[in-house]
Amino acid sequence: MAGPIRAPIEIGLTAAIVAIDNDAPQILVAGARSGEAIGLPTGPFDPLAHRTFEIALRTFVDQQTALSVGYVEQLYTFGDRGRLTRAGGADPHVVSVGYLALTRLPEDNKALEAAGARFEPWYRFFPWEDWRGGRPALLDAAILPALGAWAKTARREPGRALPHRDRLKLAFGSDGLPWDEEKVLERYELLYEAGLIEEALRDGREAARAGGKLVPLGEAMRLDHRRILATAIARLRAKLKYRPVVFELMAAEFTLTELQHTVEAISGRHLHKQNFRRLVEGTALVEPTGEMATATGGRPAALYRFRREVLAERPAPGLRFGARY
Amino acid sequence: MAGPIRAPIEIGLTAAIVAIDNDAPQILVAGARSGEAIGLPTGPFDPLAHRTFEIALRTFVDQQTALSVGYVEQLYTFGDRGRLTRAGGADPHVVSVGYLALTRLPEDNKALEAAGARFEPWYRFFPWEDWRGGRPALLDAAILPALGAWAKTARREPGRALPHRDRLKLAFGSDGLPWDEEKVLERYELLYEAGLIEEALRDGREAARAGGKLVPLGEAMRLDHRRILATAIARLRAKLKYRPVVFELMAAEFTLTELQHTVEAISGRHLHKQNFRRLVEGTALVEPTGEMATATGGRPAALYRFRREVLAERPAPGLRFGARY
DNA sequence: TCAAAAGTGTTATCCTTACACCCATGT
DNA sequence: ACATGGGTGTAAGGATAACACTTTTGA
Repeated sequence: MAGPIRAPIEIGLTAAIVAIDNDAPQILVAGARSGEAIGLPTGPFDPLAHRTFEIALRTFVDQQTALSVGYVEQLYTFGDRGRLTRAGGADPHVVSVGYLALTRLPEDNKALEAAGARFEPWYRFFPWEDWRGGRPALLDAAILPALGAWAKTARREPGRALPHRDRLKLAFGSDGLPWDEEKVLERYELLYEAGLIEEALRDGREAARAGGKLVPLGEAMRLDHRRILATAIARLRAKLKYRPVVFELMAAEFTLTELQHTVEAISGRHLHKQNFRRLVEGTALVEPTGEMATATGGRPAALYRFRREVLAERPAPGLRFGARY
Repeated sequence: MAGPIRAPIEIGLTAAIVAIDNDAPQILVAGARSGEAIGLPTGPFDPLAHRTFEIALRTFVDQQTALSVGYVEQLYTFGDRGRLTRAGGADPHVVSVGYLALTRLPEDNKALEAAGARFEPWYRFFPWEDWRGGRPALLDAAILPALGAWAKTARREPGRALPHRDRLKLAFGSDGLPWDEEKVLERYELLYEAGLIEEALRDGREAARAGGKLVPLGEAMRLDHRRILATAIARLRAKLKYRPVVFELMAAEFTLTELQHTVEAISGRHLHKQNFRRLVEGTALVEPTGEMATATGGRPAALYRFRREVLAERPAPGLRFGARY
């Protein structure tokens, strides 16, 4: 059973901890003290100290950030060599298990700051994912031309079902295909493979310099943390539609417009007001508290609260907002 | 960066390799030479030998079974202590990364047998998941009474959103709720927690002996392999509906009835013939070859092939068969 | 009185579900 | 001829997408 000698392995638990600040989805970043790149909070997994991954994760997040996360979900386990270890490094191989966690912004940031952590708007890392103000200019100005040029020149990888050109079409919705806000990871991976983002160059890929200077595409992160964040955003955007996870991000009482803005912030899309209201009320996910919100520049809005009971009543209670609106 | 001494960790890649034999979904099992329990094929991950998990997985599957798997997808990473190591064992802690792989049955089984592996119908391990012949009698005869008794007596676990009673209702569809064929893992976990299956007793849980003798509920597997298989079935059942993965299990040419039987075998449900045909043709997933199948006891059926092009044409081409039919 | 946001009502369209029926082959 | 499975048409109901309009506040 002993087998040959293998490289030592460490398991790192990496958390994408999400909160909402009005209209901006926020992600907790850590270790940005000196000039080094920003990263997600990470902790090692020690099987002797913790019975399960999730317990270990909750413990180290609590210790490092004094945040209490509610919803926690495993995303994916990343083991690629080259994306984690620096080139030539002979350190123990680190496998990172990515997690998505949802929480609310803390009252004050002292505990966070003491731990060297803070919340950052997630669209700083993915500016092309925010379509609330219309189609991001960055797409046509920089991303699509560069990716298009790469798709023409780069040779097709073996084992891939589709050629670059088609993957691009599906992920970014050109040629009449719709933009699918859930394909966050596919888009990031294409940009990585094309050598258009900092992480790819750092990992030793060739810089793509097709037709002009290299525009930085979003802020980079340490190791493969931006990939984990992309996975987290994609999963959260998908999950919204079939599980009532938004409410983990909301205050106990909220207006329907606040709820809509939160959903829009996460999905990066504009939603149709009237239909959204009908949708929410139709699912029986919320109930009015009877109170009114002191208006923020208009007619006062009715306050609602999440009906926890639906969890036991309905099989799949999400906000199934559709493709168009 | 050195930190305290931690227990050594090994990463095991565990594969749920699925194929279809007429109407029976089959799972590849290994290591059933002596009288010991059946298990899924597993290989250790050595970061020095393989660049990614998936490459490592394909390599060891190829070596151990001489099977070429097509579609491969990571499922989940299981790290629970107690489900993997034998009680009191001080061996290196094993974390298992579960994978789902799809393939076709090999022409002859010599290579498989030489490796001590073979295909087994997966409903031997989950008899309550096959509803094609109507509601399985096992549910009302053994499972639901025992689970109901457990839900009454067992104390609620902290950190759980729902009490046992409601989890049971949702997972098994009592009280007018529909049976959801995708909740395979939830059902397995409830049976495990209730101490109704062999694995739970082996891990040191108390046997539940409410109201009669303990009926064995499906065949047990080594370690936590039945949990990984439950995850694989659940994922495959869900994925059928939004990705064209069935075709990885089909021959190059097939009749629509064969396709329907395959979908039914996986989902464990009976589907409505006419609507299924319309559904399939509507998605443009298949095209007629022009050939006819030599009839198997009735009118000859038209043969179809999978249109690979749809992958590049449509965003989400699955077989979205609905809730009822 | 006007801007801004909350909230209501109604219609056209498409997809899902369900049912009824006809067709081609082997025995 | 009849049993068996293959294959087609079409109507009812519900969900979605889109439209236009009224109400209540603060400045």
